[in-house]
Amino acid sequence: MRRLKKRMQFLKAARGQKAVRRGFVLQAVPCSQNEPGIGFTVTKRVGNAVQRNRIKRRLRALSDDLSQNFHPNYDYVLIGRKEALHEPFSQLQQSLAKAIKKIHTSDRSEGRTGAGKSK
RNA sequence: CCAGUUGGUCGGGCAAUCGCUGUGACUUUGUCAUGGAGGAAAGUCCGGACUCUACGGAAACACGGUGCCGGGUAACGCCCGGCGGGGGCGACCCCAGGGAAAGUGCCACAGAAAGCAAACCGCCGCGCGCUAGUGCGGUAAGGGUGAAAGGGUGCGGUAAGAGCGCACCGCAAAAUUGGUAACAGUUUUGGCAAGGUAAACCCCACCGAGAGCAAAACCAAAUAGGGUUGGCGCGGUCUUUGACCGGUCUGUUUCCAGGCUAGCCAACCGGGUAGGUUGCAUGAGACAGUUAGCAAUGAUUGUCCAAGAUGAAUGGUUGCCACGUAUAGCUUUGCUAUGCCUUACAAAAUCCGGCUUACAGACCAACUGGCCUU
Repeated sequence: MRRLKKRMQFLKAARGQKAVRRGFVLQAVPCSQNEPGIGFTVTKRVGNAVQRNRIKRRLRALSDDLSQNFHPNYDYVLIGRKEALHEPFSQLQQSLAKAIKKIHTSDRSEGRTGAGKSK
């Protein structure tokens, strides 16, 4: 797994597909690199430094566990929400797997309809 | 036993499994070993170390800061010990605590008056008047206003009063005693003058360059631009080397001297961006002892090396125990079961010394007051 570090990469991902869940928001955008990339964002609105760090760690552990589910040639960004602090870990795992699935199914269908619309 | 004061310590533990990161080793790209948040890491409010910039020295002025005395310290606006004032029965706590007789300003509302005093109601005397009262003068005891009204209490004194006089208290000055000093005590004298405000200007004493690790140093792509050298070429005239005449630069003018005088190509050089390395973890260091000191702290001996990330590591998940809490049940000093944001406040970012603020709860020591027993 590649880590996203540049501001540009995050801005690009924000314009891509989006899936909102209770504990987090998942964004995804195609990229040229074969290895999937992942970045984390936890804003100051969520809490103080201790809570933000904890959310980031849980999300990182989450993405490490489910690294097989991420598609190659894609960049992902996980935005932490307050509920990620206390939601059970197994539940977070399920919702992340579902969120990835949803993004890629809707992406394919939208690709087809989008192509049709452009014509 | 209850209530309290001060100082200090800790602020979950163990295990399994999957990871992150620093260091070391090696059969060198993976394995092993080992280290990995706090008392406030926080706020960024003071003081330093360190780095760069500026700077000949010194003084003055301006600006900012500090402000009882002595000590500690690398330094401080910090700490310790005293002094003075205030609070508490007490242990103890609190104080932005220099100067208001150098000057200027301000003192809302109320009140007659807010400051080299003045006089609203009063009180007293004299004149006028039958009385009610009124004119002039004296006075500041009483009333009323206010945060504050030109010492306080008592006696004398007086027309009424007043430091007008006296006693005590307060205040000031001088002498003297104790103390390093702040200051305290005593005596004498003075005569009641000197309201508050300096987190108003100000005066006095002392201190003070600026910016900060995104400091700074080094290595160093691509692109653009710069310099040096060489080649071709190079304002005008002469047949080339070159010479002369021009132009321009060396601050200006004259003289002398020297350099450069379109452009293109190649090689080399240095600055510098992305990026990387250092800075950067051995330090005003930690722990234990001895010793000087009332203490802060100093001296000294021994042992030890204890986080170093950079979209930012130090964790995710699970089990057991301890603690706390809520609910329910019971053979109600208590026990059992179940649940919990399984803990409070909060996470290093160059490093130290402080201050301030936040903090569920647990524990230790010394001391104070009260009750009971002996």
